[in-house]
Amino acid sequence: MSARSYGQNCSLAVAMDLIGERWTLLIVRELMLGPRRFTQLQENLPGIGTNLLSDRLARLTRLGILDRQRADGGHPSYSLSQIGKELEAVVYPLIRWGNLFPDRRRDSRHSRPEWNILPLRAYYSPRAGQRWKGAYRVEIDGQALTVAARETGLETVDDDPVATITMDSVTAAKVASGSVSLERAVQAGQISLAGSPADIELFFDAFSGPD
Amino acid sequence: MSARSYGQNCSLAVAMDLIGERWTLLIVRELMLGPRRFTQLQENLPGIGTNLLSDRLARLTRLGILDRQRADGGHPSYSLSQIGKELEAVVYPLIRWGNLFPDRRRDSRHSRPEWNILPLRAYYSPRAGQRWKGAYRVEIDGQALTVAARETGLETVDDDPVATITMDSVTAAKVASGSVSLERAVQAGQISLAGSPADIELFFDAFSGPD
DNA sequence: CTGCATCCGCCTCGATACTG
DNA sequence: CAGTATCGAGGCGGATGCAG
Repeated sequence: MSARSYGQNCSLAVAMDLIGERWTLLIVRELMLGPRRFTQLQENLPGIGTNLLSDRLARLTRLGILDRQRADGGHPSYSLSQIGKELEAVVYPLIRWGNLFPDRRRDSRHSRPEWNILPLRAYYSPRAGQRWKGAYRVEIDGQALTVAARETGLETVDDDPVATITMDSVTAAKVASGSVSLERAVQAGQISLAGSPADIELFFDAFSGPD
Repeated sequence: MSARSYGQNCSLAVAMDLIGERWTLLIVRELMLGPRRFTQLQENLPGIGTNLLSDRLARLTRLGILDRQRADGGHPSYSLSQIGKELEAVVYPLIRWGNLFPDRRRDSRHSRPEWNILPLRAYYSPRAGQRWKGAYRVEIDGQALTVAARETGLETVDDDPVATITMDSVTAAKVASGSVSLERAVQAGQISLAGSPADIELFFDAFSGPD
C-alpha cells in the first residue's frame, strides 16, 4: 500500500498525500453519483488495475474518506463518508477548470451518460434554479438526462420536461467556461433548443455563475 | 515527458491529465506566492528530483499553465499564466479540505513561513476584511507574517500591526475547519492574543466563512 | 460471478553525478 | 544557476488465479 508522503507541514501537501495519487479523485467522482460496488467502479474506470482499485478503496476507507458497507451478507458497497463528501468542494472547481481546455476532449474515447450530471452541478446555482417551472431534458453527446431543482440541489428525475437542450460536450465546455457565448453557439447551430423561450431562459439563468 | 492519460471524455479526467501528476499542484502553490526560479522551487519542494522539476516546468509551460520568462539574458523565471492563476479556485478548497486532518501535520518535518499566507487566504472573506482598521501580525509555528486587507485580497505588508495572533499550525487547522471553536482554543491557551478586543474580533470575522 | 490477491513487465519517480 | 544524463527502486497496468 503506497504511502509516499510529501512530508510538508502544509495543508495542501496533506491533502495531496491523501487524495493526490493516481485514480483517487476519479473514484471519488464515481461515488459522488451514489454508492458503488467494486465491479461497477471498475467498469467506469477503464484502465485501472484490480489491485490498484483494491488498494485505493482499502486505503481511503482506512483514512475515513470512504465507508465500506456490507449489505447483510451481500457484497461490499463503497460510498463517500462525511469527510469524503466534502471533496465535492474540490471536484466541482476541478471540473470547471478542466472545461477551460475544451479541445482536450476531442480524442477522448470513453464517455458515460452519468458523468454529465456533475458538470451541470459544477455550474448550477440553487438560487436561480428555484425559479424553474419544471424539469429539463439535457442531451450531451447524444446521451440524455432529465434534471430538476430539488432542495438538495440539481437532481435527475423522471418527470416530463418543459424544455430540451441538445449539444455536444465540447460546446458545453466552451459555453460553460465562457469562451463562447450562449447566443453565438445557438446561432452557429451547436445548441438546439426545444420549448418555450421563457423556460429556456430560466434554465440558462441557473448556470450563469453565482448570483 | 509523461503523458499517461485517463482517456475519458470528462472534465475532471481532463483536469487530472493536466495537473494530476505528482508535485504539480505543489509547484502551482509555490508560484501562487509569486514568480520563482528553478532553484527557488527546488528549495521549497524538498524531495523533488531536478529532472522531475524540469519535466513538470516544461510540460506545464507547453500546456499554457505556466509562463517562462527570461529576464533579458538573465536566468529564466516561472510564473502562473492566466489559466494557471485560475487554479487558485482549486488550491484553496484543497487547503480547506486538508485542514480537516489536523493530526496529519504532527509528523511533518518541512515548514516554510510563506506557506502560512495561503491557508489564511483560503478562508479570508474580502467583504469582512474591508472593516479591518489596520494590519495584523500572525505567528504560526513561530513564523510570523503581517497581513492587511487590500483591493487584491489579503496581502503581506510591512506596517505596524494593530494586534497579534499567535498559535501553532495544528490549532490553526482545527479552528479554521471548525473542529475546535475559537473560544475553546483561546481558553485552552492554544491561541495567544495581543491587541484590543475590538480589533481582534474584526480579524476573526474575516475568517468565519462566507458572509 | 464478485471481490479481491498475486505475479510480472514497464514506466515513473527519486537521488546523484555531471555539464553549459 | 539551470538544467541533462543515468540508474536503482517502486508504483502502475494488465493478466491470471482463487475463495466465498
